[in-house]
Amino acid sequence: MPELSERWKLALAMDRKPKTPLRPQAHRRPAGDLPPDTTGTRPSGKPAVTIRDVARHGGVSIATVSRVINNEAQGVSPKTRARIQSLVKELNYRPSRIGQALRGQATDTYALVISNIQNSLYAAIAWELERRLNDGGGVMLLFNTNENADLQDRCLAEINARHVSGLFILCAVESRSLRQTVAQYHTVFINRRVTSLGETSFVGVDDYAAARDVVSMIVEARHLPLGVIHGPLYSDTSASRLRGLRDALHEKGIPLEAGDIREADLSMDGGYRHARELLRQKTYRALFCGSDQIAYGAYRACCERGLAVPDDIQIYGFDGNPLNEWLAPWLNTVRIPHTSFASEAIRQLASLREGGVHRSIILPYDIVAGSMNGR
Amino acid sequence: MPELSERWKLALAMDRKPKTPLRPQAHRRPAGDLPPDTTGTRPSGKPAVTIRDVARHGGVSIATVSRVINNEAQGVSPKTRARIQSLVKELNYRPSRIGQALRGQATDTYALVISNIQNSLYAAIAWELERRLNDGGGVMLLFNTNENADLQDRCLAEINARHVSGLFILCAVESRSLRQTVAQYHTVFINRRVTSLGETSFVGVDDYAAARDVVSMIVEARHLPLGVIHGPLYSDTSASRLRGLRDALHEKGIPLEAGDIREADLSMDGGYRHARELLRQKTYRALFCGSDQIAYGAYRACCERGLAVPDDIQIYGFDGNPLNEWLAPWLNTVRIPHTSFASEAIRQLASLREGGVHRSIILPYDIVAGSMNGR
DNA sequence: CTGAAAGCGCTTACAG
DNA sequence: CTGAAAGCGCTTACAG
Repeated sequence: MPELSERWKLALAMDRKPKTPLRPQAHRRPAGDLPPDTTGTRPSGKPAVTIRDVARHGGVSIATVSRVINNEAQGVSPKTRARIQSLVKELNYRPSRIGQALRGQATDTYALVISNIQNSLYAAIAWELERRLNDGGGVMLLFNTNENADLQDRCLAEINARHVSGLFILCAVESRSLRQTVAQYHTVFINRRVTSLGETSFVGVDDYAAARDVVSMIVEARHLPLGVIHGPLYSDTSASRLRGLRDALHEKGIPLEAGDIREADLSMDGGYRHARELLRQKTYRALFCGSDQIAYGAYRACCERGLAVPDDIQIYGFDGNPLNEWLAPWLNTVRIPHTSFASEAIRQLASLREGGVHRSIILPYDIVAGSMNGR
Repeated sequence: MPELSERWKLALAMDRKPKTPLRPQAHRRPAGDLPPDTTGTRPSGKPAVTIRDVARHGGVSIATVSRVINNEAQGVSPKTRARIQSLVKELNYRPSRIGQALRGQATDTYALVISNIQNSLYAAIAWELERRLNDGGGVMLLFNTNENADLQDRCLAEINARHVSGLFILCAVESRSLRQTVAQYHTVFINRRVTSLGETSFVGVDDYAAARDVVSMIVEARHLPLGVIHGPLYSDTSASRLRGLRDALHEKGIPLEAGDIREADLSMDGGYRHARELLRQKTYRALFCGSDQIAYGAYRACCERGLAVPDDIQIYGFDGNPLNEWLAPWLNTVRIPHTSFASEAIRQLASLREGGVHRSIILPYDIVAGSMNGR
């Protein structure tokens, strides 16, 4: 033990840290090869300057440096504080999040698990979340499940191995380790709830009511007969939209045959294939699609069949994809407030971190009627 | 010192870790309030089970557990190994990346800095990167710069505070701390190089040649006169595309007046506004756009003016956005191989980590002619 | 084959 | 106001 102290003193005198005898990954490098940092600028992935460096240059203890960088109100004289602060700037010191995390602090690292980043609506929500987290000094880990339970479990496992400060799941699927992860991390579900989980934090719209509104719109405009391509029923969101549609049609006495309804996955290709089938069997005046992505696929099927949208056939989507006004002005849709989704999700996560309770935050939606392409 | 040992022995005997006397964040919780983990399942953000728990239950040292989970070939008897392995499964133990990172190991955490996630081409590349990194057991931190140097610096600062194993920058801008970050972390630039940085790793296409090919296509089809809306010239990619265009037109003796050229930012709105201006002043037969996003905006401007695309006016884009075949079949574009972008970028990063040298990887592109919307 | 120990970069209760 | 020390979860050279 005294020997160590000696080494330390010596090291400090030399203004050098004593090198730990460990040489990580040394086995990967054949003996005789160049040592790892011969160039002096070899990318190391490690912070160049540590709290110890700042302390040494400032002639104070690391405790004092820590107090300064954490802006502790007390415990540091104004003079010392100012000196260390300028030293931090000068040395370009940034405290390692890794060290902080291990010490038990918040990492300000958040995870976003997203079912499909190719959906520009989801990308827009991801972007909003990322921007707002950055504004608050946080960062975002992005995971993509592709609507697959095994992939989602793998994402959750990776999240479990890091200390994240919170978790957003944009369109979760049921998966083995979902329950445990949700119990371990503050979690906010976005746009899709997992009902089997019981009480959770959720941000979304009233999909059931929105679907009913769409039906009213369709019926008033007499866009019948109607074909339906809904999303997968494992998604509570898709299921609610379908229920709203069915109930509203039923109440209005409008029949819907089994052949008029098809279930597609949440993709353009899914919408395309099922629309093609539908259009083959009957002349529809409108297609109700469970999402805008599905609607895009349906659009292509209509075009290929020589049907003009919206003159020959109307397409109804769901989501209010930000792309619509540019590339799909013909689309009727339900605009969900994706910007508010992000801000409310972050607000709810902050509330959870402060001990708040789970809440369902149901935001208002808009019905958007498609235009004739601006002409 | 001996006192500590006593505490440890006692603790081990009780099968409990001795609690550190530190109570992080205790000051945030008013005295008399409930203690943090009264519920027993309060989200903690910390791994539930640590290497120490496994060691204790297995009756071995943490060193042995470490050897097992890292699959060290030697140093553990097969019997012990098997026992610990099943214990790891049983306890659902996952080594903390934080602990590993601090110890100097690779984190398998990669950062992707992206200039605009709303661009579906970039989203597609992000998705490919994420998927491939996940396949290799890695995770991806996502950052969005919005083409802004200050925001990019903030992203780089956050990256600096974590030990990332590598960095991808999809469309970098020049910024103060870029050079230092690139020196510190293995970095691969994608789709846009920063020439001032000297030799770097890069994955992209030959934008100059591609632009020349587009000009040939335009001239052969006699889609003239031509209006040009190029991307911002701080982007080397945009600048190369413009140079290719200018040179090719010049060689073919086709004049291009200053009024026919406009610089837009890389957004649909930018394309829209500039196309509107162009269309006001002359009757163009074609618009050359520096990116597909710009082209989408131009499309809207054409529609609003009552011009049919592609019958009245042709639109030429650049990127091969995956959305095109669904929503913009009228678009002529240069398809960059975004899937290969991801795989080559990862391959190059792996090469750098193994001591490889910087390389420019120039991939082939396709010229895609727009269709008449499938009709 | 196995374990004790050092140390990665931090924060904070405790003692001066 | 300030510092020494403990410890977060790991890995590995070293010693047995």
